[in-house]
Amino acid sequence: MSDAQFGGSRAFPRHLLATDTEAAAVRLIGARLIRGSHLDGQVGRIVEVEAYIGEEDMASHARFGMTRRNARMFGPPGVAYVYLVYGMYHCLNVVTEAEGRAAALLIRAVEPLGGEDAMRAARIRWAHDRSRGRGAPARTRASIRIQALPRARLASGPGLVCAAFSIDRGADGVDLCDPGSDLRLELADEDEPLPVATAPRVGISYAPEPWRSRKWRFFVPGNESISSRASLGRVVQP
DNA sequence: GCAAAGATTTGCT
DNA sequence: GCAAATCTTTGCC
Repeated sequence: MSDAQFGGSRAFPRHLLATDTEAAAVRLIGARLIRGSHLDGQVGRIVEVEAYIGEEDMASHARFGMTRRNARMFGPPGVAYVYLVYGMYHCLNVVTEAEGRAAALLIRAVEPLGGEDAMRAARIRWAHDRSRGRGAPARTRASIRIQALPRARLASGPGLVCAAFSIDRGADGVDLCDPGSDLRLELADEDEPLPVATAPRVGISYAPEPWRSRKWRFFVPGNESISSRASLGRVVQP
């Protein structure tokens, strides 16, 4: 397999993440998320993200100020912020804006372009690790279910992106803009930019207005890989 | 020190 | 459609 098969790509420019997070979100849609080599690694394009902007954003982990967990959000742009949610799922964020300002983009869904088998293997590995103690039948059912998943559904949610790309706390702090990183971003070299729609963020009912209704979820409308909780939103200019 | 909730996903009723 | 699984982080005593 060659780069041409994926339409070509190159290191993701850090400056596209260094200022306005909403603009960065639109830029990140369509970008490649890559684990390992283009040959045997996982390659996908980002089709859904959510923005968490500033300490004033009452839906953000940064709403209580800097803590041990969210410190990465205050760091330099282009770095991975990975956390564990609900005791079992990891979530991958790309830090945005200048160092000292807490902002990040949660990668909610990726459309697999290459390394489909590696993604399935990683998903099965993850399911097996999680089902320890629940017996062999449970593990077998999980394997069968994952093997039967359509390609487009292998990374269609924030927890599933991390399972398919083997991302855990060990990836926290990785520079995603460094071409030498095993986990990294690359800028797509598409003929046409993907359409981008916006909608309120998911799973933040604890947040007061106006944060709850801010249309800070960005996604490719109609794409089969967007998370199951996604719904239609307003189309915006890239 | 302890109780409560969470940027999720799956499986069962 | 709802509850369980599971554990770190946060907030209050």
